[in-house]
Amino acid sequence: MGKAERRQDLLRAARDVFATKGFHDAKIDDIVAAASVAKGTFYLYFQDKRSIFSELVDGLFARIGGAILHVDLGSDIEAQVKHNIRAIVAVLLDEPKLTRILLSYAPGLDPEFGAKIQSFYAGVKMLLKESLTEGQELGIVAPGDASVYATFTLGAMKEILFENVSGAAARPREQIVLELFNLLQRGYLRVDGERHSPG
Amino acid sequence: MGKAERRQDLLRAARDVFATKGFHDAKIDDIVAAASVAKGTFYLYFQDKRSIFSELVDGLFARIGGAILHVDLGSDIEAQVKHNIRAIVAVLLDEPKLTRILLSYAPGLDPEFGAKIQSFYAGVKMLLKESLTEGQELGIVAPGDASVYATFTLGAMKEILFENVSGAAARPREQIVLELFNLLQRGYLRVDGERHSPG
Amino acid sequence: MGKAERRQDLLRAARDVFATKGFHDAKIDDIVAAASVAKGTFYLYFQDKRSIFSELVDGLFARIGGAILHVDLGSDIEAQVKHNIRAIVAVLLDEPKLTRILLSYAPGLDPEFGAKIQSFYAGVKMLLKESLTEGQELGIVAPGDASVYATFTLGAMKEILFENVSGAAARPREQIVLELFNLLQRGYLRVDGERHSPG
Amino acid sequence: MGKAERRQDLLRAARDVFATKGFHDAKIDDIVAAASVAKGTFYLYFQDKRSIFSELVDGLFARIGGAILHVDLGSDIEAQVKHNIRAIVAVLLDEPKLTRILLSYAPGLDPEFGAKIQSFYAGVKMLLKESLTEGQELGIVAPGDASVYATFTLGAMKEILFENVSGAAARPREQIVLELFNLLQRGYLRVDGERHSPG
DNA sequence: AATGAATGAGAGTTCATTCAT
DNA sequence: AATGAATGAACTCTCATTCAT
Repeated sequence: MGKAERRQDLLRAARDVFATKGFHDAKIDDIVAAASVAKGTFYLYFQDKRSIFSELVDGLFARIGGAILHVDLGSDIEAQVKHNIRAIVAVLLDEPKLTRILLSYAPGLDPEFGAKIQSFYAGVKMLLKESLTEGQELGIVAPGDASVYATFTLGAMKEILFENVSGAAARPREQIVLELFNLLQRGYLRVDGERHSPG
Repeated sequence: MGKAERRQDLLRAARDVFATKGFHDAKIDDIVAAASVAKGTFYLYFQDKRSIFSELVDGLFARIGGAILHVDLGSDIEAQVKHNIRAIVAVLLDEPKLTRILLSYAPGLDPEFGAKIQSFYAGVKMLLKESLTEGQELGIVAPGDASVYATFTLGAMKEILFENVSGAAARPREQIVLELFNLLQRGYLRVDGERHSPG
Repeated sequence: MGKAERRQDLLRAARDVFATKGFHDAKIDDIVAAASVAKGTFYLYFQDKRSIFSELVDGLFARIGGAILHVDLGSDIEAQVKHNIRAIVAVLLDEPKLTRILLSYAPGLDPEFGAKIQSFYAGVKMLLKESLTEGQELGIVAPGDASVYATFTLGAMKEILFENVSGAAARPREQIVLELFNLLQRGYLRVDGERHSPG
Repeated sequence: MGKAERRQDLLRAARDVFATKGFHDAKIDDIVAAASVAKGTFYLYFQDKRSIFSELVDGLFARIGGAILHVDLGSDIEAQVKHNIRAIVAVLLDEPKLTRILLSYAPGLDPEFGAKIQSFYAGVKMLLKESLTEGQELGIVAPGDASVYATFTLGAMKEILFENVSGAAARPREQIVLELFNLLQRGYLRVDGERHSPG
């Protein structure tokens, strides 16, 4: 058995156990049992419980980062925005268990880990905010507080994806992409179009 | 010292400790120290660590439920929607520590708790969804999947409120209310160049 | 059961177990079993295994330090030197188990602990050396390297005391005192008195 | 690579590691790393960790035993005694690391090992005692308890040699030899003011 | 003969919970 | 009602030793 496969076995096992039980309730015993190795073997491949968890989260972070393309303003913007949404949705829904961990590991619950994940989301928001500010200059994003827009977008996306990976709902990916795009573009409330026209 | 006050002391202490350290890192020792009682006293008022945590979360749930008013279609809808948003925001930001706990305790982390919180959010979504479906019939909500709208709304609200209670941002309540209303009503993307040209 | 007694029970138990098994082979389980308490109780009284060991050694150090009197040169020096030897011997043989630990815990075996004990012996040697240097000025100690004399004295005393506490020999205390005094004063080799007269 | 050399490599490596870290803190990993062999190889040459340690100690024992010459009473006794002291000092200081291990491994620390080392020292003392008893009959050793003299001699020698191998002091070998001889012959205390007045 | 991945018993330590006072 | 000392199950991590290759 190659070292790399063993490592993968353990990562897979840890992913499943973390997704099911959460970090604290996942015991090393659970992970090694799921990987069918002895306890000591775990420590040949990972320094400790925290480090295997970090590695899982980092892996997902990296894939998300790789999936996002910079928007080229010369081409069809709607298509590109949808592409980015679609790419992120694809990465996350291809790894539902990891995603579940990521979305579950809310900052604040456990300061130790929270810091790491919080910084990830902060990074995502920063990226979003910069894109949105740029979009405002080009007239494709409404004037207003870009950081608020970023926050809303992230929250909406997290919530709908969590429903998919948690089993609460199983929406087609394309529906998620389109609905999210529509929210960003048009909202859904249609109250009193006459008195409160935009502009 | 009345029993009720002791209980309140403990709840307050637990709230502070949980908000600061998270559930797992909060020790009974921390809570009783914060409440200035002996360790054994804790168990006179609460069955165990989990139950005091539950009680804190339940209390906040109840307050949120009480804050939401049913929308009366005969009156100014925009005002009523804003009122409801404002009420929820007020309840949560008046109890930032509890809110932090609530928003941090993501479902999925700990299956047992997760179920409880997930059911709460499911309840909120259901309420929202029913309102939105009703709104669709009356033309004040765009056609489409009302449960998706509910999910987005909840996610966006959770995210922006978490920023406030976690210290990441300290936005005025009214800004939060208005921005959220605007998102729901108009979104922010303006990729359809004809209707919303810049300038 | 008073806290102080519990603490004493544990110290006594640890002393016995350390004396019998040595530091590494002494398990917390052994100590708590000897003290008839639960494992967790140990940690109510001592931070960890190392700290109870340190406390035992420190206690003995303190008693030895308290037993030594400064030599008054105006009075009978021989009596005073014997008194000091007698005092040290008494302290150590009154606590044979602790003494065994102290004498067994040779520096170098375990760098972590060795440092502490080594520094103790260094302190003792320094004290001895200073006394000896003073004695040289007053003509009651032969000229020569006082630090070597200090080393010899310490080594001889450690060795003979170790025999007593380890059960290898059970000499009367007063014999130990007198023999040691004689060694320091006259040695025991009587080779060729004519060619190598002192002075 | 011959078997014998491999064995030597491992012994040398173990000697260095034990001397630096002590028995308990020396890991098999440290030893095989120092010997540049794989972990499994260790067990082809030695049964276990304890046995390589024993072998090191035994080797030193043997060399010391070989260095001591029986005193011939017809020749210059002082020279022969000095020769024996010198021989032992030479053996030990030629192998400072092994000596450090030997002197560090105080009996009593680990009952199993303790017995072995204690029996070695007992053997040395017995030898010394016999020589001293013989010396008493010939008038070259003062009357008194020969076993006490043996103990003192061993203790003084161990202590001064330990200072050399532990780095606490680095005295010339000949000084050690002479000082030790002087201690045995004359002691250093001069409390009997008449015969040895200063100046 | 050599390797080094795998093993698993075992250790110290933590902490929610109990209960005699 | 209040206390806080005592409990002991449970957990993470270590490392000497084994054994298939």
